[in-house]
Amino acid sequence: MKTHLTELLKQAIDALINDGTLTNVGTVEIMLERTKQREHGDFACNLALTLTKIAKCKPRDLAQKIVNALPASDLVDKVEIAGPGFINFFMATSTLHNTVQQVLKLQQQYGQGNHGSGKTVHIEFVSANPTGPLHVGHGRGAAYGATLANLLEQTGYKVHREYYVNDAGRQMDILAVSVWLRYLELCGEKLVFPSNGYQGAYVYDIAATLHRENGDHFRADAAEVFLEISADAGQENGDKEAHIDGLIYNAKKILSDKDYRTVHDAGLETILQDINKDLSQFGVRYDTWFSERSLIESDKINKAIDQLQKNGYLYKENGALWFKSSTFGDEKDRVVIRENSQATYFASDIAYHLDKLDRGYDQIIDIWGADHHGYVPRIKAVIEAMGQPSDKLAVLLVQFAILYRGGEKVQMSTRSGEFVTLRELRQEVGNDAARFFYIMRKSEQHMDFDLDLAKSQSNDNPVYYIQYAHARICRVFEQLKQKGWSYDASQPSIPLDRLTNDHELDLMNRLSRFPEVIESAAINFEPHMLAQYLRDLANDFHTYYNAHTFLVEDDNLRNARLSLILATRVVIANGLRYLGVSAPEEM
RNA sequence: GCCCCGGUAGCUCAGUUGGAUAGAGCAGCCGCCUCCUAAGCGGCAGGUCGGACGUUCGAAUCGUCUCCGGGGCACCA
Repeated sequence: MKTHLTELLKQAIDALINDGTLTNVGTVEIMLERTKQREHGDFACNLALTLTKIAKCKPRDLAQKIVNALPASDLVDKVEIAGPGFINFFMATSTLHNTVQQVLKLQQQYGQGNHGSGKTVHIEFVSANPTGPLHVGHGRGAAYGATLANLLEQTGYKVHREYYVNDAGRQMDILAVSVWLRYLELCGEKLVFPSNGYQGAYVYDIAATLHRENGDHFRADAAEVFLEISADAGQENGDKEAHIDGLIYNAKKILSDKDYRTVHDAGLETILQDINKDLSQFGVRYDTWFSERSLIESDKINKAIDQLQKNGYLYKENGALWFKSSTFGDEKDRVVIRENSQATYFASDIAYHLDKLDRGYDQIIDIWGADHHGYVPRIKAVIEAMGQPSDKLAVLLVQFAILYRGGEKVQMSTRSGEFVTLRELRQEVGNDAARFFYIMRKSEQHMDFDLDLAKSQSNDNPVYYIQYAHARICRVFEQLKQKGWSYDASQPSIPLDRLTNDHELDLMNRLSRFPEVIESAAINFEPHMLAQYLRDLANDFHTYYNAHTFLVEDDNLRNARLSLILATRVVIANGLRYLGVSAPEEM
């Protein structure tokens, strides 16, 4: 529809250029927008206003000239000039009937577009360290990433969903030691658990499994484990970081490489499986789980560093190897290899992003928590240093969600292990409400997550409001059967021109916007627009439902109305599916 | 100190990338079930778009300054 009008306008402009009315206009970008008010028609164009300077002509006069040059079209009912010089298009009602037919014909495919034209997108999201269960902060990134991926797919992109697993590095070592120490306790060793270890109950479970399957095989003397280790926090001259590092060092010394790896991987694999299960129950699935350790084992970190070296962006200083990220706008250069010859976490990220580039995607999307925003310039710098345009990578930041229960903020702190897990949230409010609430707000917006509202089965709750519209439509078709009538959507003889009242026009109009909303939400990375749209659509439907009876005696009118609400049902179901929310047939 | 995000109705938030009279939902007030689910619908009221200046036909939207809230500024991960 939009493209059709754009084409008409383009022809009109060309005609005006040819007859000399317009000169020196260069390339004209035609912008069309949906109107807010019915008196302004369906689409409005501000072309005459933007061209007024170049044309040296009053906007309204110019608008008139454009309108005069406009080719005729069956789809356009009338064109008006309004306000300062807007050109308003009133579409023929037949275009709305067309929409209903399109929806019923395309079904699940209605809403799909081809903006992406097969371009490939890599989208990485959540990627939480596998050191414990996901918490509610990860949930927002999960819902956002999964929904965005769905939307991009509908818009014609080939999407690859990936979880980056930080299965190497110090945090994992801390987990391994935590598991081992709990295991030693089970063997009967007496020890004081380090304050910086992972305190959560899940660590006991992993240790217990390890003990059940291996007996005392990994047992060591507690005194030996804590030999020559600096004091923990809380003690005199205590330092929790040095304390835990000493424990890691001793663990690696006491256990063979193979045994250490077994303990390490017991923790890793158990938690990763748990995360995987949690996410998949949340309706979030991945194409690949990319291991950081695989980067090390395949020597890709060194290769990536060599690449930067070759491109001339590395230098040595104070014994460390630095990346010149400041030449690409970062506020300072960053260390890649530390003085102690260990690679930094950043080195892994360089290798990981080079790997993404090498895999040849047209677009790379990283979704991070907003607390990592300071990290963006250096990763963008990596992309540029590898010779690619920095906008090939889009880093999308998701702000935290603050939970409220009974009007009170729910306090959380990671340190004490007192955080609400995603699983607990899902159990409390349900998957549907959780998915919807997470993406209801713009992702960069700080969000208040009202647990009581998400749980409430009332008209206050937007999820139920939308689902209820879907269920109501399903019930109408049940009623239809009970009344002994039937309806066949494939009947070509259904006279949609019987749909004439304002509620019907509004609803059809709303349905016709769906593909635009999907595309816009996808390419702007703003899935909340879809949530907003579905609420509006549900509202249009509920209003219609209250104002008119669908199951009327008049066969033609009844069938026309049933076609319309069936189309509405399809669109609601499609929208909810992209959001990962179910569309119940009854409630 | 520097950087990022936000500030819109009492509350939670939209605002189609600079357009026409700034919109929803809650909360408040008034109405609507003999009728396809009232988990619904209609109406009323509610605003100095944090503030100031600027850019132009036109600003909640863009720029500069400023105030308030949140976050970030490692040879940590």
